[in-house]
Amino acid sequence: MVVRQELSDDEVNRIFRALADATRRDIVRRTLVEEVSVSQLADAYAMSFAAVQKHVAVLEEAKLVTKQPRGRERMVRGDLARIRQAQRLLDQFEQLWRSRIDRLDLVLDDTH
Amino acid sequence: MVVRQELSDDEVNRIFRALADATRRDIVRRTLVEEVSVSQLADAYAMSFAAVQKHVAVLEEAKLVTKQPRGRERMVRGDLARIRQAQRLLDQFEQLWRSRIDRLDLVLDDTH
DNA sequence: GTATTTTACAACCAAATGGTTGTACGACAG
DNA sequence: CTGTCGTACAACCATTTGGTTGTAAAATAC
Repeated sequence: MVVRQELSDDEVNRIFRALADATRRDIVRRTLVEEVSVSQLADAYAMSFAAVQKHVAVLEEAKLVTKQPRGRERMVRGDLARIRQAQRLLDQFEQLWRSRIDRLDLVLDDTH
Repeated sequence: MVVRQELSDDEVNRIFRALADATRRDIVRRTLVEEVSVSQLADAYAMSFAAVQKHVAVLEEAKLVTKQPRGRERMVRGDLARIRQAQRLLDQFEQLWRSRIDRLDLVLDDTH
């Protein structure tokens, strides 16, 4: 079961947008280590419960975390697969850069 | 000359924020391959010159591109080092996740 | 010289973002 | 049954974002 790559621009936007906030990055870190409820997360930050709830929602829309009910709580879990997809996106930039070097080498080394 | 890691939250915010826009990602791709002037970039997109200029400014503040004058033009060049720093940030998430697994293994394998 | 290109930057605008408070409701405890 | 806990969601607000147009100035072209 291979994970389908091919993210839309909009999905990629959401992923990086979600990562562009220190609180949200911290939530990802915590939830990658262990499942945490939204209220547990809320206790960790100097902002309202609703604010934390919104951050979790942004991460959920980016699919960087998933939420599953446990009793009255919602357990949040970080999704490593999505992080890896983001890494692959950055790899593509690197590959592109490498291709430039290859082309330069081609011109310089060419013995026509 | 080692590149100093240790990015502030604000710097990291800027990097991911800058990458959270399809036009800006495209600018990074183009300028990683070759130096491109701001006006050349502007020709590539269905938006005003000023809008493209702003996108370049966002990328520049994130240090994902650098600009250097050449005559009346400003040549934009993608900075691969910054991309790699972003990759390292994502790696840290992965390491964190891995540490969880290690701890789980520790508990399970423990022969006390 | 004058005209054109390329950039810089200000002012403006609508929409999105990141926060707040308040209300409501299901799940659990006493 | 009643009260508390955890969540959902709406309404509101200030700031940021992503776009626009307009004006000005420096570098090049004619």
